[in-house]
Amino acid sequence: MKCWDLEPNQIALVDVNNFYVSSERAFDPTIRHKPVAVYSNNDGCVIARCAEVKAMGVKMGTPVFEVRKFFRERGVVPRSSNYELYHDMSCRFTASLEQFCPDVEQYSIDESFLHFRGFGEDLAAHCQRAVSAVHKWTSMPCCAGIAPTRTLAKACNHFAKTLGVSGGVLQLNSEYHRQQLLKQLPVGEVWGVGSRLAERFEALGIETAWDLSVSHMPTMRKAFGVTVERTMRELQGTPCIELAPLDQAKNEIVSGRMFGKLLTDFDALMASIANHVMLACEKLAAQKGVAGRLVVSLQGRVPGGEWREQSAYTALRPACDAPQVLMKAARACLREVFGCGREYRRASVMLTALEEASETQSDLFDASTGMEAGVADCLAAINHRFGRGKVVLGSVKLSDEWVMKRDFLSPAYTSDFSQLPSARV
DNA sequence: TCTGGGGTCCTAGGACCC
DNA sequence: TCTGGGGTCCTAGGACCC
Repeated sequence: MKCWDLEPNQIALVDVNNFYVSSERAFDPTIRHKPVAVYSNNDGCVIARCAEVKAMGVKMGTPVFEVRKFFRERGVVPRSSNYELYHDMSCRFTASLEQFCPDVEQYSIDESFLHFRGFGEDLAAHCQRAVSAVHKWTSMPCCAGIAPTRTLAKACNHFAKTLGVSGGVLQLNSEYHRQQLLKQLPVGEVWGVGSRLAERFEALGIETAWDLSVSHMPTMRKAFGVTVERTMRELQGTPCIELAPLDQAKNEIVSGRMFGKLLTDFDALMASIANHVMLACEKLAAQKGVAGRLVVSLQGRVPGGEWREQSAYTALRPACDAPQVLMKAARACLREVFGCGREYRRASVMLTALEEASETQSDLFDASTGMEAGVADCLAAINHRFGRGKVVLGSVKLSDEWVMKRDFLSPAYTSDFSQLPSARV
């Protein structure tokens, strides 16, 4: 039997409660005691809810049109996603945690794993101090779960939140405790088990995390693959899931979005795609990479009325990062998939076959002069300073028809001087 | 006319996460 | 009528090689 509090390596998962809602409330005291829901891009569906709205039974991903009237009646305050604000709040959150642990592994915009090796004192008390510091410094409430594996830490965090544990911290402290927790955790709540797997598990009589952890490993491995085996081992207390560092170069870069309204015009589609090419180029430049392939996808309505995605790609030889070249490739792809008179609702640009710029083989017959090199940096710098889309390549017609709908957007409190919150005494 | 087996690489698709 | 976006990992299957 393991004695959990003597485990030399402990992992704490700290995450912000209802992160998007908490970010919105941080700078707007008028909604601090009101029910709040945050919408996805284009105000399409509900992606974040405060506790009150959750209690009303509104599920994650509910289409906005289904709840609009209900929200009005119940006084729920809607907000469009404000990613500039959330990104900034996320940085503040992580910076706060770094005051309490030298090894913070950011996992998503609102959660981080904190690694403690051979921590001598009372770790739960230490994490409670971190939780209250985050609240004090960012005004956002958060919770922590502590255990020897990431999956168990996630489970503890779940209970810290749902049981309203005092101090917001729950540490796994004995084998008996592990069993009790896992028996109360529905299998679908386990980190790594989504709705599909949960359904298949339940058909086999596996209903709780405990059931999963004591299932026959070789059988499960054969039926569900190595990912499920890892999850099982983690539930049993053996760490075996590693995360790729956040700053590691990506294997693929995607920029895509639904339009604010349906588009049928080639130039309007190209304007949206040009925007995605520029965003993708910025990400590519940030990791000093070059792309070997560019894929353009359009989601359009087919005669039956259904939405279907069509893609075309261009191979880039040699692999490159020049916006002009990528833009030309994207235009060629768009010509290939574009159908006259068809309605489109979404476009995306994907860069794949990425390589490090410094390791790229150059083309013996490459006639380029090296002039492209500076263009990407220059465009990125101008757009960074004056706002997205202020400068585009000459071949693209300006159009903002594709711009997304954000009817309930809060101000850029933290990233634009003209929108700083004001206070009267 | 008969025609193996193992390895690698690539791609598409599925499932998951937030 | 109206349902997000960006990423990861794994697997299966096909093409190709010797």
